[in-house]
Parts: sequence; C-alpha cells; structure tokens
Amino acid sequence: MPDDKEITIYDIAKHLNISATTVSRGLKDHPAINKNTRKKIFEAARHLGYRSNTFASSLRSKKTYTIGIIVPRLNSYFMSSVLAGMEDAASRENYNLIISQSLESAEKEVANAHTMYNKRVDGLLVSLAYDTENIHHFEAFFRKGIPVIFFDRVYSHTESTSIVIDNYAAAYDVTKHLIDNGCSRIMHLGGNMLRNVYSERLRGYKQALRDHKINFDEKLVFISKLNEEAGAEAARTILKMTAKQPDGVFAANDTAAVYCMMKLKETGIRIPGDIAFAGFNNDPISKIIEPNLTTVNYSGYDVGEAAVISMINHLNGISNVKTTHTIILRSDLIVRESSLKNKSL
Amino acid sequence: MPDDKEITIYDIAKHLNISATTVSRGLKDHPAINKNTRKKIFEAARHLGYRSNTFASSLRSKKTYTIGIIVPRLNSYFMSSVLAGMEDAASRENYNLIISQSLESAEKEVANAHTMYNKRVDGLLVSLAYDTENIHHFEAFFRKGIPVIFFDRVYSHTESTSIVIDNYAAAYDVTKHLIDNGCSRIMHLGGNMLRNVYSERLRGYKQALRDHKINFDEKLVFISKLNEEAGAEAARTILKMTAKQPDGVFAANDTAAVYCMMKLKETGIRIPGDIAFAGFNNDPISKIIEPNLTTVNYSGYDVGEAAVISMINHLNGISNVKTTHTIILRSDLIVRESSLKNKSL
DNA sequence: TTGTAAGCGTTATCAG
DNA sequence: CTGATAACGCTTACAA
Repeated sequence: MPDDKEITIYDIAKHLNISATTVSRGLKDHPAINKNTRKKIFEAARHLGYRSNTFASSLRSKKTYTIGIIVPRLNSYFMSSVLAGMEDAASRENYNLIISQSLESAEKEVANAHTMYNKRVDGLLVSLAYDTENIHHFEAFFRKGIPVIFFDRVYSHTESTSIVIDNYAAAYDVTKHLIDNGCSRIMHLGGNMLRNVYSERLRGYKQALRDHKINFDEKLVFISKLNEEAGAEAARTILKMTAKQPDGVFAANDTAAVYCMMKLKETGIRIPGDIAFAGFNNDPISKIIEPNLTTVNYSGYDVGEAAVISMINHLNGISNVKTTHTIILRSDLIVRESSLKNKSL
Repeated sequence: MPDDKEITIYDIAKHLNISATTVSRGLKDHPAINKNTRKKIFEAARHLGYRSNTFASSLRSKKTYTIGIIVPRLNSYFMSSVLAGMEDAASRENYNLIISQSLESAEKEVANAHTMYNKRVDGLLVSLAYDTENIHHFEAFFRKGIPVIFFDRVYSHTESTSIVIDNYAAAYDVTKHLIDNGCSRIMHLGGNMLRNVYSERLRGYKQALRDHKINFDEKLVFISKLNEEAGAEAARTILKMTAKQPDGVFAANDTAAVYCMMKLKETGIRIPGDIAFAGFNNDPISKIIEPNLTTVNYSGYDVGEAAVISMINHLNGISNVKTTHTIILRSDLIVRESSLKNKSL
C-alpha cells in the first residue's frame, strides 16, 4: 500500500508550535512575517514533504491559476509552436494551461467554451475556428469579467485584446514582391473571409495590385480550406485556365502553396519560370519543396508567449484587456527561389 | 461591474425545498434518488445557471480529473498529433490535461515531474527527454500509487505500462527493404541509445544486416540529435568517405533523412540511384522532399489516444498499469521513391 | 429515498 | 508580527 498521509499547514504549524495562519502566510512570502519564522516554515515544509493543496487554495481564494486555451487544431507546426510559447511563459509564472481544440468547427468551439467556463479558468485564450460567425459563446466570460484574449484568428471586440501580425501589410509586401519579380497575373489562394487573417491577406493583395495598376480579377481568387487537397485542387483549376494562366500565386498558407506547386510540377510547369509562388507561415515544408518557397515568417512561439504574458499582466492588474486593443507582432518576408522569376537572386 | 453571485447546490436546494445532499446526489446520477426529484434538480440547476465547483469537489473527493503530460517538445508534427489524440480521448471522459515540455533536458523533466506532483494529477503520461538516464524523479508517484504511463520514449519499469510500436521490427523491415532494393552498405543515422526508440531501431537494423550476411560496420553508424543540422552533418560525413561511400541510409527520423538528402543532392549525388534513403515517422516533409521519402508510419494520434484511454481505465479500476506491461501499436512501412534503386516500382 | 452534520485544506477577517 | 475563527462548496458517513 502506498504511503498516504498528506502533510498540511497544520502539521507544519504543530511541528513549529505556531499557528496555521502564520504558516500559510510564511509560505507565500507575506510581507508581515518574520524572516526567521519564514525560514523555519520553509525548512519544516521541505523536511515534512509538504505540498500545497491547490484545490483548497482555489476554493478559498477563487483564483485557479489556470488559463484556458481554445485552438482550431493542435497538430500544425504553427499552432504547436504557439503552444510551446504559451507553456513556457505560463510555467514561468506558475500558471496552468487547459488546452482544447475546436477542430475548426464552430459548434465544438461553443462546447469547449462552456467547458472552460465550468472549469473556472482565470482567463481564456482563443484562436477562432474556420467557420465561427459570432462570439456569443464567450458572453458568459465577459459578463463575469473573465478576460478573453484572441490570437492569430481574432475577433474585434471592445472587451478583449487581440494578438496578431499585420496580415494586411505582410500580404501587401508578398504581392508587391511578386509584382517586382515580373508577375502581372497573380492568383490568390485564400481562406474563409470570416477570419481576419484571410480577409486581411486578401485586402493586402488587392491593395498591392491597385498600387501597381493591375486590375483585380475575381477569377484569380480561389477560396478554400487551404489544406493539402485544396492546394491540389487549385492546381487543377489553374491547369484548366487555358486562356490566360496566372504567372504568379500568392497562397495564404504554405500547405496550399506547396501542394499546388507539386501538382503543377508534375505537369511540367516550371516554377518560378512559368509561375512564381509565395506562401505564408514559414512552415518546415517551405524549406523542403523545390524550389524553396518564398513565404512570410512569424513566430508562433512569440505569439503564444505574448498572449500568455498579456493575460497574466491583465490578471495581475498591470494592464487591461479592455484598454489594450491590439498587440501587433513582427513578421518578415522570406524570399526564396520560388518567387525569383528574374534569376538575379 | 460584472455579476458575481455563484450558484451553489445550496441555492438549488433552497429553491426546491430539499437538502443539499440530495442535490449533490441528483446532480451525479446517484442510484438512490427519485427520478422525479432528479429531473427537478437538473431543471433548477440549468435555470439558475449553476456550475459545479471542481475545487470544492476535488478537495473533498481527492480526485482531480486531471492527467499530467510531460513531453520532450510540443512543436513536432508527431508530438502534436499525440496531443491531439490525448485531448480528444480525455475530453470524451471529462478529464483535463496539464501539459509541459522538458525541452529534451533531463533537468527540466525533473522539475516538471515535481510540478505535476504538486498539482496532484490523477496520473502521469511521459515521453522521456533525450538524455534522461533514470526515473528517480517519478518515485514520488510510485510511492503514492499515482499511475505513470510511458509512451513512445519509454522506460521499462515494473510499476508502469509502456505504449510503443515495435521499433525493432519496423527498423528490421526498413533495413531489409533497403537490402532487397540492392543496398549492401547501409548507413544508420541514430539517436541516443538511452532511448528505447533509438536503441531498438539500431538493433533491428543490425539484425537485418546479420540475417542477410552483411557485416555490421561501426563506422556506418552516425549518432546525433537527429535534427536539421545533424542531417546536414551526416551528409558531410558521407561526402568525406571517399573510399567506400554507403549506398543506402536508414535514418531514425525523417528530419535527419530529409536534411541529409538535401545536402547530398546539392553535390550532385542521385537518390536513390547512388544512395537510397529511408526515414522514420512519416512526417509531412517526407511527402515533399524529392524523391519522396520511404518511411515508417505510425499514428501519433493513436498513441496519444491509447495512452489516455489506458490511463483512465486504470484510474477506473478496469485495468492496471502494473499488470499491463506494454501496449504495442501498429506501424507500417511506407515505400516511396527514395528507396527504389531498381526502378521497378 | 432523503436529510444531518462533519469535514477536506486553505485563506480572509478581525483582533491583538 | 502573530493568532483564532469562520468560511469556500462539495461529498460522505450515518441516521431516519
């Protein structure tokens, strides 16, 4: 049978002939406690093998030191980097993470939000599902004053902070880069316009065209889920465009770009010679595909870290999610061969 | 100011003129409760906006419904699939996950184990860091009878179950496949022999050589961390072997294989013509590299799911981590162009 | 089938 | 700087 006596602050108190209150205070560096007793308390705690009971503590203090996370999917390179950053930042501050995935479904996201609410997270970090149309399911949090911070796939709202990159500017730069490299018919592989990341990228794309006197052509926008299959499908669409095929493709993520490239390469189309390519995310596959894919790099790790830090600051009253509207992180255009039509490199 | 009154079982009790005990029982489908009162209780609960307080519950019942997870890294495709599987299985059973990463450091792993212990997880799921040498840091769990299950990177131990694939057999098959395709000097890119996954893969490799009357050559084993840099380094090593270069490479993961291939291709070496390649994991990059990489597929999702299910079964007394020693999941050799020297396809 | 009452281990409040 | 005491909201003997 395993040993089973849990040591409590009362055991420590008895051991030292002081009160449990003092032990409680000593353990959490209360200012009004004698340095010496504090030291004794810690020694006794270590010696007796004490571990604090978070449940009793949460029950009483109403703080859980837990942050809820809702993401579309766990298994993408970007999102796992985000989580790595979150975990790092949270563990530094002794916060826990409860993680759930919406699997890109608004319905599941609603269920997850309820679960998080019932788990009494101190705050919630959300990146929205592909087809979420509103954020009613977070109302309960707003009403209770539980902070909600959106990251990457955000929703503009007066009660919450957003953590994003400047998708508009990044897309503008990508498109301009393609134009500078001799593209004049650029196709855009985009995602659901409900999501800021995709609508902003489309907007940046359009503006760059406009600024370079290129007419926007509806037919050159291909909206999809941006997965492997969608990339291949985009390629098939391009191949069917016998009349005036695009001479460049800007995809809103690397997966779609890469799978589109692979399909086109099979048919003998040369990249970037015939069609130049650029993606978004700097996924590991962008460095493997030949030619290597021009893309936009932004650190998932940094996004995750920023989200958690900003949440904890808010919880500590250092900042406020209502006043801080948006935090914009850096992103960089990474130029690789796939977009260099004029092989000047 | 946000609304702040939390509804408790007492509120429901008062509302219905019954006792809190009955409410508590009704809420959790206690057998000895009138169907009708049960229904009333649920209605009142919904109506009043009740949410149960897990802390009070855990405090009293000593169950946390939380499973701790320690993994080397969050941001690899394999591990994020594992987590996805775990999250799915856990949420089906209303369990929480607390996730932490050791960042491949034994030291951090020890710290994480302590944290998990203090968080009072009901059970612990672990995949070991690259250089962990012993598992003393889990002793506290064994002593308290808290189940520990290892997955993927496991440690054989009488007190715990392991969830793995048959790395030996898979490596044997890969090596045999390379031999069957005309390789006779096969290099192995391996990892730390402390880790079962790498030692078993080496063992399978050796046995396959032996069974085909090929002498094992120490010089053809390249041990590394199997990351991008290590792959490139392995390529440099191969290029230096002017005398008798290998005609095949079996890497213990896809990253090392792919980065090695890329470096070799730069120098004009043809794959699989000059050197055939095989990896391990079926990472997304294995489908992008040209030629596509032969590899071993095994589902991270399934591993994660199996680990959580087996943990929960144990916690429910359905199975026992001490008696179930090992659970072996399926893996498959995926043959792609990189290993097909005799282009018979 | 339902109720009473005693905790679970902590922290907040008030008092000294 | 320290202490007594009362919650926090739930579960569980025990009793009815």
